[in-house]
Amino acid sequence: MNVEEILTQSVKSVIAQLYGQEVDEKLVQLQNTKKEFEGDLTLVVFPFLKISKKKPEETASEIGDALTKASPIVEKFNVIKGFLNLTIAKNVWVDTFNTILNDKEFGLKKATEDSPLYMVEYSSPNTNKPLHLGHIRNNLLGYSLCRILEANGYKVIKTNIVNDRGIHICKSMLAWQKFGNGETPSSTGKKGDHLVGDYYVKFDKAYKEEIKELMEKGVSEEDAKKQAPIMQEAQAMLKKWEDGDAEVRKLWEEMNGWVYEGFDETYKRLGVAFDKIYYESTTYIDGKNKVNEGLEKGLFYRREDGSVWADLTQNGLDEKLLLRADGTSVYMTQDIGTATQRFNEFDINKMIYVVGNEQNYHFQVLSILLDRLGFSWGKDLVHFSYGMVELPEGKMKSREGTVVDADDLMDEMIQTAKEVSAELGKIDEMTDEEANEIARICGLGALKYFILKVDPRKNMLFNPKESIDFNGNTGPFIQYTHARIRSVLRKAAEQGIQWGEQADTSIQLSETESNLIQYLSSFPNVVKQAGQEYSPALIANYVYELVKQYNSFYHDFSILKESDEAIRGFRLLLSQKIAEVIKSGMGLLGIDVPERM
RNA sequence: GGUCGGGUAGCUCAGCUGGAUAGAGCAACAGCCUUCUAAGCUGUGGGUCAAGGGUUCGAAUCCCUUCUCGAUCACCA
Repeated sequence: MNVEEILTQSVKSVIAQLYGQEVDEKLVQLQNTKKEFEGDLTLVVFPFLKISKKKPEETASEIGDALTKASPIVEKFNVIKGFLNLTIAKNVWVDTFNTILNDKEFGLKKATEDSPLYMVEYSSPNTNKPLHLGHIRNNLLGYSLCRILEANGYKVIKTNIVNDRGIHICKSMLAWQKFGNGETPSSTGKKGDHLVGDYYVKFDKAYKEEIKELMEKGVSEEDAKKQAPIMQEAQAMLKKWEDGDAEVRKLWEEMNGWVYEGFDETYKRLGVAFDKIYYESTTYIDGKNKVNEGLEKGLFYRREDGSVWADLTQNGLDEKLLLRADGTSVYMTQDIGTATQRFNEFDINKMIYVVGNEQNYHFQVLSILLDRLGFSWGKDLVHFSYGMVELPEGKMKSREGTVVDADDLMDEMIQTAKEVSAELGKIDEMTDEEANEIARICGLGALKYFILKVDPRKNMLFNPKESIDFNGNTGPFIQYTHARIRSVLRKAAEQGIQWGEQADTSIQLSETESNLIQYLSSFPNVVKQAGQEYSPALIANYVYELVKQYNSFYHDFSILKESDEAIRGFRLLLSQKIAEVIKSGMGLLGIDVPERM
C-alpha cells in the first residue's frame, strides 16, 4: 500500500469513529497539497459536512486531530477553509522510497498466462505513396499505446492492415507503365515508396490534363472525369487485377515489394514494429464470404440490383452497403474480412483500432456489424480516434503536394539536433559515430514527444517553418535530464563512491526531496490511468513534471559534494531511480534516452 | 440539416471522474556557469477558461441554449 491508500483507510476509520458513519471511499478525496500551503496531502472535508453537521473548519480540525493521534504517518496538520493539509512524517517518505527501490520493474506489470489479449491495429498505409506526418502521428500513438498496455500487464499483438489493392494502386502502376521507362529503386537510388508515390502524382497530373482537354472540347466536368482515357485504363487494370491477370499481378507484386522495402525502412527509423501484418488483398475475400454468410442467416438483405445491405435503422443509423451489385467488396467488407482472419487466428479479448477521427462513423457501424456477426469483441471494440495534423495552410493533401513527408521530417529533425549539439559544443569530445547516434535519439525524441504530449483527440498544428523546439517542454529537455543524472552517477563511480541499494532511514529529508519521492511514487498510478484512458499524453506530462521537479532539486542541492555520506547516498539513489523512471516512462512513448548528450 | 469532436495567455498546449488565488513551454524582459552537463535554474509581465443561463457550499470541469472551427453523413479506401 502506498501512503495515499493507507491514509484513505485511516480517514475512513477516523470518520466512523468521530461521526459514527461509514463513508464511501470515493468521498475521501486526497490530493497533493498545493505549493503555497504547508503539507504533503490535502483532504477535502466538504463531503463530510452532512455527517459532521459542523462548519468546514471545525470538521477539518476534528479529523486532523483524530488522524494525528490515530495514524503514525501523520505528523501534523493545518486547516484552511474546508481543506485539511496533512504533513506526512519524513521517515515515511524514506520508507516509501526504499520500497520503490526494491521494485525493479517499478510501475510496470508483466503479463501472465491469464492476462487478456489486446490486439492493436495501427499504421494501415496505402501502398501507393510514402508515409507522411499524419501517419507518423498514427504510428507513434499506436506503438506507444501498445507499450502502455503491455506495462499494464496485458498481452498485446501489434498489427497492421495494409491497403495493398484498389484503384489507387492501379493508378501508380499504370503511370509507371506509361512513363516509367523501367525505372526501379535500384536503378534510380530512390526509396521504393517514394518512387511509387512519384508515379501516383504523375498519374494525377496526366489525368487532370486529360480532363482539361475534354472540357475544352465541351464535355462537362463530371463526364470528363469519367471519360478520361487514363482513368478508364486504370479501371480496366483493376478489373484485370481482380480477374487474376498474370501480368498485372506480377507488376503489382513487384511495385508493392518496392513500397514495403521503403516502409520497412521508415518504420525501423521511427522505432515502431508489428507482430502480425494483414493484407487487404487477402482479407477482402473472407469479408465477402462472411457477408454472404450473414445474408443466409438473414442478418443482411439483398436489393433487387443484387447489392447487399445492412439495415442499421434500429441502431439509429442508416443503411450500409456491404457488397456492390457486381459482387465486389467495399471498405466495410474488407474490415469484416480482416476481423474474421484475426478472430480465427487469435483468442482476442479486446480489439483496438488506431484510426483517424474522420472514420468515427465507419467504426460505429463496424462495431454493430461485427457484433451481429457474432464476434465476441465486436460490440466493445475500441476506435482509438485521433485528430488530424494540420499545417498553417490547413489540412495536408497528398495530391496537392502539401504534405510533410515522414522521411524528410525525420532527416530534418536529426540534422537540427546535430546542429544544436554542435552549437552547444557538446560533440567536441565525441566520435562521429557517437555524435550521430545522439543526434538521432534527440531528433526523434523531439519529434515523438512533440506529437505524443498532446491529447490524441485534438487536431494539432505543425508549422514546418518553426522547427520543433529543443528547449522547455520537449523530448530533448527530458533526455538531457537523464543524461545529466547518468553523468553524475558516472562521476560518483569514478570517485569510488559507494551508495548501496537502500537509503539510510535515519536521514532528514528536505521538503524538496520528500516531494520528489511523493511524485515518484505516483508513477504506477499514472501508468494505470494511461492504460485505462488509452493516453500516452498522460505519461508524457508525468515525465515532464518529474523532470522539472528534479532539475529544480539538482540546481539547489549538491549530490557528490554533500559531506554527509548517508544523505549523499540517498541523493544518488534518488537520482538513479528517477533516471530509471524517466527511461521507462519515455520507453512507454517509444522514445530513447541517451547516456550522454 | 443530422451526428460526433474541439474553442483555456500573443503562439503551442496541460488541467476536464466538480475543490483552494486557472498551469507549463515558446516568444518578451531581468538575473544565475573558476563548483555534479546552462538542451538547465530563478524571477517579471501576460487570462471575461467562446458567450449566456442552470445545478452546487464550490464550475474551465456537469446540464441547457447560442456562437464558432473541424470531421462525417459515397456502390472512394
